[in-house]
Parts: sequence; structure tokens; C-alpha cells
Amino acid sequence: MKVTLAQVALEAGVSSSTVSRILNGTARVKPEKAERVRQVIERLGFRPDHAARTLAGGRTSTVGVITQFIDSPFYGEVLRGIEDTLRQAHYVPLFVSGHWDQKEEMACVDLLLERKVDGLIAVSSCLTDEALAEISETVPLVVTGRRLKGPRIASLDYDNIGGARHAVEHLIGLGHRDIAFISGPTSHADARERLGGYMAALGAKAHRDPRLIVDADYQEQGGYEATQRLLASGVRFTAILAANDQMAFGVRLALHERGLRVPQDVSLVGFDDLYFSRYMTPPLTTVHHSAQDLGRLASEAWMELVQEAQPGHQLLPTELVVRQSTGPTPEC
Amino acid sequence: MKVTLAQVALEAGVSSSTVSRILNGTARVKPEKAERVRQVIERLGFRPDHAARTLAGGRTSTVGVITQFIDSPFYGEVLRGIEDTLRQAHYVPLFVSGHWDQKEEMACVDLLLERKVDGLIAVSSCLTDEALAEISETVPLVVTGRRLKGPRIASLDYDNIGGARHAVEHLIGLGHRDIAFISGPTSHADARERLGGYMAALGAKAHRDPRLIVDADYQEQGGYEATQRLLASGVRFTAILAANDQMAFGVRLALHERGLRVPQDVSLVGFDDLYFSRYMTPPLTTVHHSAQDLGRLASEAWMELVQEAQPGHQLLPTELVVRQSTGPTPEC
DNA sequence: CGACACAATGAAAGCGCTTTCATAAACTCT
DNA sequence: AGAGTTTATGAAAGCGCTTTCATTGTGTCG
Repeated sequence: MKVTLAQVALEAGVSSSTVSRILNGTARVKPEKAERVRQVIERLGFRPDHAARTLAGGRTSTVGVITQFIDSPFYGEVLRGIEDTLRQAHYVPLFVSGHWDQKEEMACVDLLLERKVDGLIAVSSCLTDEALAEISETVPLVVTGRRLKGPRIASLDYDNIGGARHAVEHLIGLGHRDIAFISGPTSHADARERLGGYMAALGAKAHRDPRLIVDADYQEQGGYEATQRLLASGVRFTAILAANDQMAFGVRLALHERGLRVPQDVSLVGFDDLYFSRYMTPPLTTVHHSAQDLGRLASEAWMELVQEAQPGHQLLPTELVVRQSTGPTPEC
Repeated sequence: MKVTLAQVALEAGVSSSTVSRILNGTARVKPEKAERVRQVIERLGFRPDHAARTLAGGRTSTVGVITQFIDSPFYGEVLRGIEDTLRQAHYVPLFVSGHWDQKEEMACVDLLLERKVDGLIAVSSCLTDEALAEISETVPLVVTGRRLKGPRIASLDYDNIGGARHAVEHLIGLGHRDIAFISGPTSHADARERLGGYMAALGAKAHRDPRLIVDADYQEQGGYEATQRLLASGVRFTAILAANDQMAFGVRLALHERGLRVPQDVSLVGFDDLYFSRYMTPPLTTVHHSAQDLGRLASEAWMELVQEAQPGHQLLPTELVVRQSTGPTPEC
């Protein structure tokens, strides 16, 4: 039933070492012999046993990928980028979700290390820098969503500050002065940066009315409720910048329910440019970056790390995509 | 550096067999001894090597999950249900994407079998029934999105026909007579079933004008383009049923661009009730089913299969969720 | 042509567990 | 009390590969 390497060796009249070498290309083998073995492999339908390989060789060809929620539209795209890139390089990603819980995420890390993954990619980890640094002593580590230095660490992040600033500048250019900001959870570095970009673009004006900044949680529902609070606060505003698209969708619903038109009454800008955003009604103006690219670059950084390179930190550009959810200030 | 089971055994003054037995609970061991060993394990920070376990024991505690696109909103939810359920049972899902390509999907299966997964869950496979049946001879298999019988197979699917029928009946109840249908790719069993439900609800009227049925691909863009074709065909309609929510979003955009209001001018119904659908403008009336539940039930069916049970086929109910994208027929 | 480098290959020792199989110790019964 | 069970444990044989190490065969140089 099960074909082993030894059987192949026997059948081909060579030793198992030779077969192994042919399989892995770890040493030169006479071409004719190699060809003969390859044919036997084909004929017998031999598939090397992954567990045995791992046990003997120490490598798993698996890289652990820690994410928070596998069904988030944003992370989904990142994971896709990772999967595609890794698979092309004959690595298999093992996805686990930490659900924004430090303890759970640490358990995921343990699980992955137990399985001897060759590396780790942490997409928006919620662990501390110290914890991550410690993990990197065991396996090469790539983190996204923060800047982190270390001998076996690569990190990458978007230009969150620049992105938010451009978004605000776009609104200012359209005549808006009272621009509200729906913030992500400030426990996230990127949420703080996006808030920072908003403040920077607004300069002194940013502090005029604290009611213009509303805290939320990066979720649709959070954006929805934040908008209701914003509306209830009575503060005047003609535009809203949401710290991510998911919240922008919640904002959109809240405005719709309130009978406020987008963009005639309120301009709305998101951040992330989810695939779905162009199908919002109206299509959402948002800060674009490619989540898939993030996944791809993270994987590539990991592969460099394996080759003893020092990829360091990468800052990915963002770009404002103007669609139809923003327009000139309504006349008062 | 690395702690092995043998070291634990030595330290605790027992044989490695005993430690293994304590670890796996495969035989009774004197409680005091067990306690002593457990303490040594704790103290040394011993973690059993997964590869060695697999090689010696034959089990991987891993189940392969084949999906088409990891970043699809629908599959994302299914995967989440699978991950949560499996992990609770101490299994780890290994996700791979087939990208709607038979050859690629088959390569995924090979990859998973090579890694000796303890089972396979195929979410909307595009392989033939025969190919799947053959796979099930190697590992217990659960398939979703079709009905498939076999000694080591469980299958589950939604009540697509009933769901589509209810959606149409809802529209008829609102006075609509000219109801268009944006179909999924009829290569998918579920797409055919949804079309069948639409036809059944409409009865003889369904064949009145073939232009009312437009083929598309289950994607947002496909729904968008299908709607443009529908509009261009000049056929009269007051409501649209999209075979899934993703296409409904595309439909929504096309209608918006054409200046058609939802639901005042055209009523719109989707299918799947994606998380996002309640944030559409206006919130989408759609056929609800829980993708997460599908994932959960698929995992549970797999576990039954492992315990030699015969779960057979499950038909999951669907339910129409009426939101604000449907309303009475416009007066002519 | 003998000495030496180098290429090609095989034998065998693990990798860290699980799992028979055998054995010793502790009961049960009549 | 001795035969027959049952229970707890250890010794050792793998699981199917990779990888050193040793060996043979081939080519090169003076």
C-alpha cells in the first residue's frame, strides 16, 4: 500500500541515500541514475512522508501565520497574498487566529512552535514587542502593523500617517473645515498613527473640538455606533474620516438612517480600500494600499530572513483613491 | 536546549514508555508516578515533538481544509466556523485554496495527503463526485455544497431551492411580477439549485421572458455587469433576485449608477446574508444561513466520521431576512 | 605510471516518539 | 497456598526519512 523511499531504492537498484539526494538535490548524482530513480518514483507513485522528513531533516516547509480573524475582509486579503507567495516557494502556511486576545495568541504561537514551523508571520499581532522579540530567538519572524528591529526580525507597515494626512488634505481641498475622525482602537499602533496623520493635517485646528474625534473598534458596528454618538453630540461637521473601511460602512449606514446624503450632506473617507469599497453606495473614497501586497512582501521578507539577509523595516506607500463619497462642502 | 521525552523519563526515573502513556492516556499509570512525571515535564518545559509523534503514531491531529479563495467573504466565515470547532477538539486545520481550478485543487489534495492529514473538509469543491469518492478511500471526507454518499463521506448543503423560492415568494407577495434573476455559474450545484428555486416559485411565468435570467459568476463585478446587460436588454422588471450577496452588491452599484432607487424603483434580494449585507445602503433583504454554522457542522460531521459514525447528508435550513432593499411594486 | 584530488555512492546512525511484547508485582480465587 | 488473573512498567523495535562518514571509482598531474 504505502510506498517508502527504501522500496524505491531497492527497485531502482540504488541506496536510499541516493534517492534522498535526488529528491532534495543535496548532492550530485549521475544523470542516468537520477533519471532511472525518477521513473521508479513515478511508476510506484512514491510520495515522501512529510513527518519522516521533518523528523530527520528538522525542516517542516511550513510557516505559521498568526492573524486575528480569518474572516476579516482585510486580513483575508493579506492571507491570500501570503498563501500565494509562500506556496509558489513550496512552503505551506499554517493559519491560526488569535482573536485579539494576548493569551490566545500566545497559545497559537506555542502550537506553531510545537509543530516546528520554519518561521512565523504575525499579521497585526497584539503581543508586546518584547514577547515578539523573544519568539524571534526561536524562529525567523516577520511582523506587520508595527516597526520592530532585531537580528531575526523583519517588519512592515503602511504609511498610516501619510495616508490619513492625504485623506484630510483632500477634504480640506474640497472646502471642508469640520472634519470628524472615527478612530480605531488606540491600543493598535496603526490606529494611533492614523489618528496622528489626521491631527497633523489639521494642525492647530485639530484640537478645536474634541467631540470631532470618536473612538471605535475598527468594526462596522463600531463605526455605526460612533456615528450615532457623533450625531448626538451636536457638533457641527461636514466630513468624516473613518480609520478603516469597515467602520466607514457602519458610518454610511448611520448616515443613511439619519437621512444624511453622501456626499451632498456629508463627505466620507475610509482607509484600506477593501475590495468591497468600490461597491458601496456611493463608491467609497478611501486610502488605498494593497493588503495582498502586504502579504506578499511579508512572505518575501521572511524568505530573505531565512537566507540570512537583513530585510529590516519596510514602509509601504498608501494612495488616496477618490471615488464618489466625497464632494464639496454643502452651502450653509 | 531541546528537551526530549527520554530526558523527562530519565529525570523522573521512569521509562519513556511510561511518559508516553501519561502523555497520551493510553494506559493506566500509578497516580503518584504520573504526578511526578507531570512535574518534571513542567519543570523542564518539555513539549512533545509533533513530527516524531506523527511518524511513530500515524496521526497528525491536522485536518486539511480545501477552499477556493481564502479571502472570499463567504468562505471566510465558513473557515472561521471550522477553525473554531476543530481547535476546540485539539485539531488544527490546514487551509489551502484551489482557486476554482480542478488541477490546482487536486494538487492541494495531494499536498494534504502527503502531510498525512487525518481528514479532509472540502468546502465547495470543484472536483467531480468520482474524484471525491476516491479521495474518501484514503481519508474521511466531508464535502459541502453538494450531496454525496459513501462509507467515509459526509456531505452538507443549504436548502438552496427553498431559500430562492422563499425570496421570490416574498417579492410576489409585495406585488412584483417581473422578477429578474442573476444566476451564479451553473457549473456549481448550488447555483443550479438557486435557479431551480426561482423557477419553481415563478411556475409557468418563469419562462415568459428568458431575458429575465442573466448568467454571472457569483462575483461583485459579475453582478454589476449582469445588471448592465439586463438593463440594456430592455426587458421590464421591478425586482431582482441575485444568487448571492456578492453579486447583489454589484447589482446595487449598477442600479445606483443608472439612477434607479432601491427599493422605490427596484427591489433587490440577495442570498447568503454576508456579514456585510446589513451595512449595504439600504440594508439588503437576503436569504440567511449561517456560513459559520456550516463550518461548525462540517467539522462536527468529520469528527463523527472519525468515530466510525455515519453522519450522511445534512440539509441546512435557510431563512429570508427582510431588510430595506425590498418594497412594494412601484406604481406604473 | 604512481600519487593525489575529487566525484559518486553506500552503510549506518540517528531524529523523538509510539507501541507491541515480555516481565515482574500484586491480587483473586478455591 | 499455589494456580490463574490482572495491573504496572520497561526494553526494544520500529515509523521513513536525512546526513555524516567511509569507500570506491575516475581523472589529473609531474
